[in-house]
This record gives sequence, structure tokens and C-alpha cells, in this order.
Amino acid sequence: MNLVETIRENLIAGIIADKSLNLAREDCERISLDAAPSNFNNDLATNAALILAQSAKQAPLKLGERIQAILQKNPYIDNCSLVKPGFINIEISLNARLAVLVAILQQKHKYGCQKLAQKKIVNIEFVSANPTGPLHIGHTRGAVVGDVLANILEKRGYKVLREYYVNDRGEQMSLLAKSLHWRYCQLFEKKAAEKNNAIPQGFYPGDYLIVCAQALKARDGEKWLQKNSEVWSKPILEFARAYMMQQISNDLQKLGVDFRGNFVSENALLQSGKIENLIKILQQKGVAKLGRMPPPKAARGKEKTQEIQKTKQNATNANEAEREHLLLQTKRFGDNENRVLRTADDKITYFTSDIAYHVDKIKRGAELLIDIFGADHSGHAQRLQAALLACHYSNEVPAHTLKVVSCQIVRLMESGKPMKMSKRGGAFLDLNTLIDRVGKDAVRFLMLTRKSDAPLDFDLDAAVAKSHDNPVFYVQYAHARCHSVLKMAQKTQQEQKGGDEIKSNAYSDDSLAQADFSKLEQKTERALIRDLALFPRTLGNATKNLEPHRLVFALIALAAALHAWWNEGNKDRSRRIIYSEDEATTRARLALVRAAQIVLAIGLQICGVDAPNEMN
RNA sequence: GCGUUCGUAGCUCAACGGAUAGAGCAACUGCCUUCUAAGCAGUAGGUUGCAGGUUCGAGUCCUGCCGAACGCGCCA
Repeated sequence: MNLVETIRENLIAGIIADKSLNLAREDCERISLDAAPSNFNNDLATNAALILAQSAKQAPLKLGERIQAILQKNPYIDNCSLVKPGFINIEISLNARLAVLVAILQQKHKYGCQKLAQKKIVNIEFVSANPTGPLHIGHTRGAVVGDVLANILEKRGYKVLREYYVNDRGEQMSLLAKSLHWRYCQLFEKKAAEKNNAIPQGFYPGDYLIVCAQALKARDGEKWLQKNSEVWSKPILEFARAYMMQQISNDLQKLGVDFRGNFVSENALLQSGKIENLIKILQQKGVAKLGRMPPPKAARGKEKTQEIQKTKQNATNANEAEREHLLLQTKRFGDNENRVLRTADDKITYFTSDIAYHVDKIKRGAELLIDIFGADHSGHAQRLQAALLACHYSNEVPAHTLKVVSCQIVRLMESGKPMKMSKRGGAFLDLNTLIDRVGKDAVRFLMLTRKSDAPLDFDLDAAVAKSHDNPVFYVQYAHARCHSVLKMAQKTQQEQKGGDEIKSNAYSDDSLAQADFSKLEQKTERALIRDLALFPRTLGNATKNLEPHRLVFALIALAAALHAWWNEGNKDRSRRIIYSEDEATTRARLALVRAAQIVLAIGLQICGVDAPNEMN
């Protein structure tokens, strides 16, 4: 039972059935049913008359009268009023409120779920941080957004596969192996401390590599001290990979993110031959050809350009501009440059393996791909879309299966000031430390308090504050209050009944579902019920737009509605939830509290945040 | 220079193309003999960066400026 969706469907059916309007289902898609603005004394509002005016060739206010008549027939609606531009405000009936509360009390954690006729398979890829160091706050946002989005999609009837793509080959990994080997050799130097500052240019500088090197030494002793990198590079790279992935996996676990073992190795993909195979197909279809690349264009970052050119000169003596690479013709598919698939010296680029990975995800059955990217990957996302169009052109995959959610940067704040983040000094705050400091719940919830494509300030002090300006606390407190009053009610009930009554709970969910809901006529009570009724719609919107923050804002609003209602008991004893002089009213109010608690718990669970029974 | 994203109250931010643009913080005024005041109610605070356009209707879509972040490798 989803009240809002039921009313909407009923309305659309009524409109289509009215032959004189001559409207079809397609015309009705944009019809919405939302919370009515608070200045109107109503529950819901619809824009139907405004949306349909054009197709029906009638003025909104005139058409509104017909729609109003259709709505009036609905037993879930008491009154509706047509106002100014063409909105119709709706007052829902006692029946409707009863239906909402009973649905929640019966369905419990399944409230808000949607069953799709055919489960759509979604592959959601997130984090995918290079295994070259521990996760930090930048990765955390993507981790939480991806995980919660996956939870929401599961609620809404999708079959969701979470994946982490491990970039375990290429230049960065070689560099990691070299850095680790250097650290490892340092462990055997007598004057290690003095040399500690002289980390070779470009090597990974973090202290975590010292710990990693110690682990290597503990396992293998002096085995890799030799200079010949031919001997140590492979085993050390493998050790580093395994070590780092273990750390990352532990940190994710601590954050409550579980990939259920779906870590897909880039190296394994390469070994499988799938990448070469794709290249072959792209060549056959004529979208991959040999060609030269123009020099880098960055005009703004002159220094960076010079740096890149310098690196290249060091890397090879060949004249770069003259070499022919295998290029994907992404220009034909919306990119502003063609991109290198395989270099002249036969190296597969990151770009190529990522394309093959995405094609592979589709071939493994995914009907929709979602990538959660950091802001620094926005350029890559565009190229990837163009590349997938090229694959579509080559009959490899369907078009437009990839949706990219881009997460902007997170700034760590301390007492209102940005924290200095220096990777070089190894002093940056890693995820593990962050969770130790503010807790998993705060990290997760606060990461969702902005829409993903806006930058986020994460304030370490606000995260642990026990007040209204800390949304985690505010929502968890609302849940705890619900539990508190229900517990209190049961306690007084038992005392009155005098102990060992066999039927355990007079306030069980089933029992509360029988309450007399006509007792819930106060404005604050009706507002709360309305919010509960709109909850499934919030999940639907979050799904449609791939925006998990919508859920979080709805939870904050729900908590506010609960706190507001609760406080009315401060002024007027008869408005307390437990009102000893009126058992029927008490039961009805407890049913509402319980329903609110259930919905808060569902929302928190989706966010991966605890729903505590007590605050302490 | 090119691309992506952002620009909303003093601060931090909401608002599937909808109504009189909403919350929290900070400021001011009230509410505890309590089911948790770790909360609530109220006052004040706005030309949604600027200028055009699209339409019944624009903070939202389009174009051009201004400002900020990120990216622009044959790294990942």
C-alpha cells in the first residue's frame, strides 16, 4: 500500500476514462502528487490541471473542475479545492490516514519497497580507489553515496551488484612497488632515520608504506634486498596489492560498506584477453585506427604541461609527436579529441581497460551501469560515454546504459576552519582515523547531507555535536524518543495489569493497527501522517534522480515533524502521547509513534546508520 | 584557451519546470512539576551573481557575460 501512488494512479485512470477529455497515459506522466504548501491547510497537492491544460486544450482552471470531480470520488480524499494557477489541494480522508498507518504497522521494514514486474539488473561501481594507499575522506563520500544508492535501488525492486574496480596494473602500481621496495631496503639501513627525508622524487611518500614494508620483511626477511628489479618487481607488486586491498577492505567494512567480494581486477581482465578482443573488434569496425596525438594543450597550467613533457622526455628518447598510437575515434562520438587505446610501445592505457571493463559489465548481464566518480574524473566520464557510444556503434553494447554520478570534493573542517591536508607529510586524515574520531554513523549520514555534485564541508566538531545542527543526532534522537515513549507505555500498562498477564504486549503492532485513528485530528498529527505517506515517493524520487540526499532530507523533516508533535505535550498535558485519561487516544497516538519509528528506522537503515533506542 | 560542476538570507545549505523561494547556525522573544528541553514555538533576515531568451509558469531549461572549484597524459 502506497497511498500517494495509489491516489495518483487512480487519478490518472479517471482522467483517461473520461472520454470527453481525450487524454492518454503519455499525457499524464508529468502529473505529480506532493505535499501541499504549509500555508494551505491541506495534505497533498497536484499539478494535474496545469500539466494537462495544453493537451486537453482547456484553460487550467476549467479543466481543474473536471479533475476535481474525479478526485472527489476517491474514498481516500475528503475535500479538494482548486486554486489560482490551477493547482488542486487535497485533504485526505480518515480512511487514507488509517490505510497509511496500518500499512506501515503491517509491512514494517518493507514499507516503501517496490516490486518491479521484472527485476532490472543494475551494476553500481564505486570507490575503485587505486590500491596505492589507504582510503581517505575524498573516497569516503563516493563510498557512502554508492552504497546508499545501492540500498535505495534494492528497496525499489532492482537487482543490484556492487563492484569495486581494482586498478592493479600499470604505471601507478609499478611506482607503488618501487616505493615499497625502497622503504623495505630502508629497514635494513642503519642510518634509516636520517635518510627518511630523502624519499626519491615521485615515490609514494606515506608512512603507511613503512608498515607495509615491515610486514614484507616479517614474511620474507632479506629475500628482496638485491638491486635487480627483474627479480623483485613482480612479487613485491603482488604483496603491495594484497596488503593495500586488505587495508581498504577493512576500512570499508568499518564504514559499513560491503562489496560482498566483488572486487574486479584490472590485471585479471587483461589476462583474460577481453581487452585485446575488444580492441580487435573496434579496429574491425573502423572506430580504432593508428594515428598521431597532438601535444598536450593545457595552457593554463604551464608548469604542469612542462612537467608532463619533461617526464615524457625522460621516459623515452623517441620523438613523441612522430609515433603512431592506436586511437579510438571518440571525436566521432562527442569527445573533443581521439584517445589512445594502445601506445606505440604497446602499452594498454587505463582508458582502454576501463572501456573493456564497462563492456564486460554489460555482457555479464547488467542492464544499467552506474559509476560513482570523484570530481577529478569528470573528464574521464565524458570520454567513457563517448567510448561506449563507439562500442554501441560496433554492435557490442546497447546505447546509453551508463549513468555517472559525480561527487564533488569534501573539505575537512575543524572549528569552522579548513584543515590542511598534506599527503606529502603523511599527515592526512585517513578513513580509519576519521571513523575512530566521529563514528561510522556521523561519517555516513553527513556525507549524504549535500547533493553529490555540490562540494561538501565536513566539520569534525559538528559531527559529534549533540544538538539540532547535527542532523545525525537529530534524527537518531527522534527514533530514540519513539522507543522511549513506547517502552514507557508498556511499562505503565504492565503495572496496571498487575504483572504476569500472559498476552505479552497490549501495544503490539497488530494491536496498535486496530486503534481508533479518528483520534488523530491535530494539525501536527496529520502533518506527521502525511510525511509518512510521502516516504515511498521520496524513495522513488531518489531512485529516479540517483540522488540519495533526498532520503536524508526527508528523514530530517520527518524527525522535525515528530519533535514538533512531541513538544505539544509540554504545553498541554492532554496532548501528550500517553494520556492516561483517554486510553483510545493513547492507543492511536502510540500507533502513530510506532509508525514513525518504523519509517525512521527504515530510512536510517538504508543510510547504513544505526537507529538507537537510547541516546547516551 | 577548452570541458564539467557550482553561484539562493550574515554563515552552511534545501527546493522531480510549479503556488507567497524553505531549513539549520548566529541574533532577539517565549515554553521544563516532563513520555528524554540533546527538544519546541515565534520575530527578524531575499532583486536566487548579471543580462537576455524559451512558456500558462524559471532558482531550475537555452544563450552571453562575471566569479569559484575540479579536470584537460602516451598516469590511474
